Formats: sequence, structure tokens, C-alpha cells
Amino acid sequence: MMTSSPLTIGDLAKATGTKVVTVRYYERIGLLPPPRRTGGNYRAYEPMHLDRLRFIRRCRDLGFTLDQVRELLHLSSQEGKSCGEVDRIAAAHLAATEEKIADLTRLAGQLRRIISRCEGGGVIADCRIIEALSPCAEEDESC
Amino acid sequence: MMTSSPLTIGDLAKATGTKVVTVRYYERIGLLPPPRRTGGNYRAYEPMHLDRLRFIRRCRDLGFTLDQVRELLHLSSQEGKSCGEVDRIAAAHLAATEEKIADLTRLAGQLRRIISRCEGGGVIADCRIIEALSPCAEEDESC
DNA sequence: CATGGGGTCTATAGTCGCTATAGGGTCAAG
DNA sequence: CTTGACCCTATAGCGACTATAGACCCCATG
Repeated sequence: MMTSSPLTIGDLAKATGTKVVTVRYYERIGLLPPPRRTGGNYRAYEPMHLDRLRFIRRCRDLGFTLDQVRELLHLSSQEGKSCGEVDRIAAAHLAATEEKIADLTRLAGQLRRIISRCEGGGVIADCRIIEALSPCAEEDESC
Repeated sequence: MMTSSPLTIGDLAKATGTKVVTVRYYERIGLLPPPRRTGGNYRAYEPMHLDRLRFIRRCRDLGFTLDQVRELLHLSSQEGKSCGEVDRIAAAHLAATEEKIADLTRLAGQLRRIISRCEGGGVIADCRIIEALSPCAEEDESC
């Protein structure tokens, strides 16, 4: 059984689909522990870093904020603790995501309605889209 | 028929549901033309500013970026021009919005699936959420 | 006329999650 | 020994605001 040699930042980045600058950024904000350095001052990552970065990326792909990731990382190391907090974070994020979907759906509906009124061949002065974007004040008698 | 007196920035903000700082920000980035100033150096807005800011807010509420708003504002003043460009911007934004909805929907589905596997009463070491967030590498024999 | 409170002014820095740039150092292949 | 790919730090920029500090103005009340 061979022991794997440490990874350069480029290896780590490629293995996780992260950009090199982003890896350094995660280190700077304390998400990824600083690895030891080689003689030439290169970062030398261990498999543990790979695991951790993969965890971070997976969370980010799921839309968690970096603060939530930080909390999840912290919790994931407390093996004996109840997992209620984890559940709470995930549920909150799901709720937020569902709300965002609802908002965007409502919005898309409005956009479709606005766009459908436009004949497309007209000029700006008659454009239904511009008109729809120009809400009239109640006290404005010209509307 | 009475002529309306100029508005303070606070009046304008309240009338459009914008924050005062945001109004100043729109001026700084060239979206809202600088109004004349009073003796005390206060901004004094005309009805035209009200119209323009309402247009901006409506666009923002519909999710257009400030750059798109800038372009729409520019186009809306070209009364004789064809409205094809307006249509293009709106359609592009609708497409982007629909894509975002699709992304978030996929994401919410994954989150629901992950969360549903968690019994809630367990400890972190057995937490299905943490587990689901910890993707295993193919070359990692422990998975 | 003084005072107090609320609104306004500018300028600057912070937010989030990166991304880009400048100006260098290191390393391995040819 | 040179070339080119990689790595290093530090700093600034993105979008769309938001927050803060410190000063100024205006109006109503005493």
C-alpha cells in the first residue's frame, strides 16, 4: 500500500474543479487549513485537504453560503453531537431556495406577459415593453 | 392647476420605495441625472426624476441588471427607433431567469432528497446530511 | 434667539464569493 | 542554460448596494 505524495495547489484545484485562486481564497478566509510548505514555499496538500475541499465544493454546488459551509464543517467534526443543527441549516437553505424559485417564477411570468404584448416590428414610441416598464404614478394625470 | 415643488432626496426615495443612499448611488453611476441643488446644497428633484427612478425600480424589481436598465433607459428615449433591441434585452433576461429557475429547482430537489434521509434524532457521526455532503473520491477505498 | 432633532451632505469602507492583475520566484524538460 | 508552466504575495475589481463617520442644514419649539 503506497502513501500518496502531497499535492500542489494546481493538483488540488484540478481534483476538485476549483480554481487555484479560489483555493488560496478559501485558505485566507479560514475555510481550508493552511498546508505545510515545500522548500520553494509551495503549498503541499495532504489527502485531508482534498476531502475538506471536496466537502466545501459540494456544499457550494448545493448553494450553501460560505458561512453555512463553515458551520457545517465545524459540525461535521463533532461526531458525538446531535445532528439537529445540521438539519436546521439544510432545511433553512432549502426553504430559502424554494422562496427564490417562487420569486423568480412570479418574475418570469411578468416578463412573459410584458414581452408577449410587443409586436416586435414597431418603434420605441409604441413599444409595449417600454410602456410596461414605465409605471404611472396615481397622481399623474397623463396616465 | 398647481405646479409641484421640487422633491428632496428623502421624498423621492419614499415615493419610489428606494433608500436614500441608493438614490445617491444611482446618481454616482450615472443612472439618474444629477438634479439642481438648493442654497443649502440639497438635491432638488423634478417630476422627471421621479419618472426615471420609477422606471429604474420597476426594471430592478423585474430583475434586470443595472447595465440592462441603463440600456433600456437609453432606448426608451429614442422614440423613433425600432423596438427590436428592447425585445432582445427582455427576452434575454427572461431566458436567464428561466434558466436560473431550472437550476434552483434541480438544487432544491437534491436538498430535499438529502434532508429526507436524515432521521433528525441521531448524532453527527451517523448524519445522512453530512454524509451526503462528503462526496467520496473514486480512488478512496474507504467508500 | 438658542436648542434639539431630523434630514441632508461628502467620502470611505464593507458586504459576498470570487476574479484579475502585477511583479516576482521555482521547477523540470530539452 | 533557457524556456515555459507552474507557483508566490499583494492589491484591486466586480455588482448592487449598505454602513459608517463627521459635518452641515432646516424647522419647530421654548
